[in-house]
Amino acid sequence: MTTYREHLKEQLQDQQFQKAWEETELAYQVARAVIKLRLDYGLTQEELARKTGVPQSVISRLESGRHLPSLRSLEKISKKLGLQIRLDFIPTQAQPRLN
Amino acid sequence: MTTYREHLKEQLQDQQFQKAWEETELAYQVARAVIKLRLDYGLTQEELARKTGVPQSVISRLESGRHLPSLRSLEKISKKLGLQIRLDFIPTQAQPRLN
DNA sequence: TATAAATATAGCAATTTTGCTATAAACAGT
DNA sequence: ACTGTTTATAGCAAAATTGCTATATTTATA
Repeated sequence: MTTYREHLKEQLQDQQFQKAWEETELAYQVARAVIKLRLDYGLTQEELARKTGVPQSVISRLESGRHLPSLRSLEKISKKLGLQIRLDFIPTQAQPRLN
Repeated sequence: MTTYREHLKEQLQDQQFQKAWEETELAYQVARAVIKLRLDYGLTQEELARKTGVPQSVISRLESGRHLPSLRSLEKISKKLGLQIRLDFIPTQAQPRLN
């Protein structure tokens, strides 16, 4: 394979990777937030499911980052724990510490 | 109508109102955030639409709080403006100032 | 009040997420 | 290895959101 084609391929893969990453990035961010939330409360997925009415399969799917959850689901989960969702837009890059 | 029935009715209305409110509350919260975002940038819906690729009709629907937008839509909007979404769970009531 | 600009709404197909039930796979403790 | 517990996956119908085009309504301004 020519160097050119190799380079092209790499670029393509990078782009594909880039795109794939961007598409899953937010899902993972949310996933981590939910996992942290659940663990902070010392709950299993099943327990969180019972407490919030959101089925375990949905919680797992969400925590696995298999797709972007709806705000409705996140709201259901947080409300029953006495929490609310804070959502805002912040400058890119700045990953402010949560604590 | 008896006092009892009146009371029942009021309660029902309260519950219905409560429920309706809770269902739209988050949508309005998000709506306000997007409106603020857009105005901070001094853009019309049409301009924001062009800049982000999210159609004006969708932006209007969202800003009107007609339903809860997907995180994907919010992401599209924010990314093109060099922003990212911050989402976390905070204790209920605490309405922390954004500035 | 006429006109233009901005925003809201309508209706509908396509896409995405949910909710369900069941089961598989991973993990922990003995 | 065996058992129980926890998490991940599958597949599919129902529900919700998007994206589109067109149009109505509201708002601002001359």
